[in-house]
Parts: sequence; C-alpha cells; structure tokens
Amino acid sequence: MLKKLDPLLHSELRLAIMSLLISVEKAEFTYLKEQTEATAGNLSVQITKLEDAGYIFVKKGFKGKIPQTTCNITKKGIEAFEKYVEELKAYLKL
Amino acid sequence: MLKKLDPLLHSELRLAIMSLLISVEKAEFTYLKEQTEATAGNLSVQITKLEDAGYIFVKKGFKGKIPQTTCNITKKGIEAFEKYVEELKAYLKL
DNA sequence: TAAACTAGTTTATAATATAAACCAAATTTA
DNA sequence: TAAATTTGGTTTATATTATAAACTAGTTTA
Repeated sequence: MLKKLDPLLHSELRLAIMSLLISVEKAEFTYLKEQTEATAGNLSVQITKLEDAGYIFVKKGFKGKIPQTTCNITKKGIEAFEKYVEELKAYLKL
Repeated sequence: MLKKLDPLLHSELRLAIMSLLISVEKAEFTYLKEQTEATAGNLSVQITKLEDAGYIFVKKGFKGKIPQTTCNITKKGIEAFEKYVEELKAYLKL
C-alpha cells in the first residue's frame, strides 16, 4: 500500500488549523475560528486532538478580563505536517 | 474558509484508487486490491461510491469462468481529481 | 463430493466529524 | 441595576464515514 497517511492530519479542519499555525508564531482561538469558519465546538474538539497528539501547544490565559486561548505548532507538529505533505505527494504523484 | 475539499476524494482509500486509475487506461478489482492492500469489502464499498458519483466506470464481466470487475476513471473523475489536487495545494501552500 | 479458493457484496460495528446544547463571565441595553 | 446579549469557549449527542466481519456464488483441487 501507499504509505499510510497520518489520520490525525488527514482531516479537513485539523489540516486547516495546522496549515494556519505552520506559518505563524502563534494564533488565537478566535482567529482560527474566523479563518477556518468552523463552529467553536468543532474547533475546540479538533484543537484538543492536536494538543493530545503533541502537535500543538495550547495556552489558556486572559486578554484583559476575557479568556483567551492561544495555540502554536510544536516541533513534533511541524515534523508530522511535513511528513504528511510528503506522503500525500506520493499519493498524488506531485 | 479555505475552499472545501471534495469529501468524496478526501478519503485515503478512495484517493488511492483514483490516483491508481488516473495513470492507467483501466484496472481490475484484484489489481486495485493488491496495490491498495485494502480488504475486498472496503474496496467494494469505496468503488461503489466513486461509481455513484460518476468518477469511475465499473464493468462487470468474466475472465474465463471467473467474475472480473474492471474500473476506469471518467472525464468527470479526472476533473474532480485535478480540482482536488489544486484545492489541497492551497491548503498546504505547495 | 467435500474442502478450499476466487471474486466479490452486504451488513454490522467502530471511528470520526460535526453541530447543538450548554456554561461562565463580561458587556450592553432598557 | 436588572435583564438581555455577547464573548469565548467546553461538553455531549447525533450524523456521517470507514472498516471489517460475515456472507454469496461459483470454481478448482484432492
């Protein structure tokens, strides 16, 4: 079989999150929500999955009095993303 | 949001089937099974989905006395596959 | 002729994605 | 200032999808 694609990344929303995070230092929950147009619930669930896998780091704090969740991609996440891209290229013969 | 990926193609096995079919004139069920290492059941289901979408054409015949299913990608399938690749590139910034 | 094999399909179950419902605190409005 | 609304999320229930197990139909082999 072609190399197995990382199922954690082979999901539309998680892939979108990762591709956003890979090009910035960090991003807020609200920013990710705007960019992906996902519902907050869906976004929350997928962020947790990426966090559990160690692909992103999630920091919960406050902006003034309002809660603020900030995410950034980890080294492991970058590596997984790059590997996924390579595997996908093999699939698509890019 | 980033352009929505065609959910019919954003599936590991269906993507593998399509990427195999795009580079050959036609392929037998057994060949696809060998190449993808999928179970026959899973392959059968996914082939039917691609057929229902009009992405592939499925012909059932016999090789001697043994049933033989042959698949080939359709024009619509080629277009969908190429569109998917472009959308994915946008995701991954390739 | 019974067992094992080929080439699949159907169906039941497991996994995944998604949205709806909910919560707490802050802010706006009547 | 009390009620309604908004913000920033999480939890949970449901819909969708993927997968494997069980099955069908016929063939070959011992």
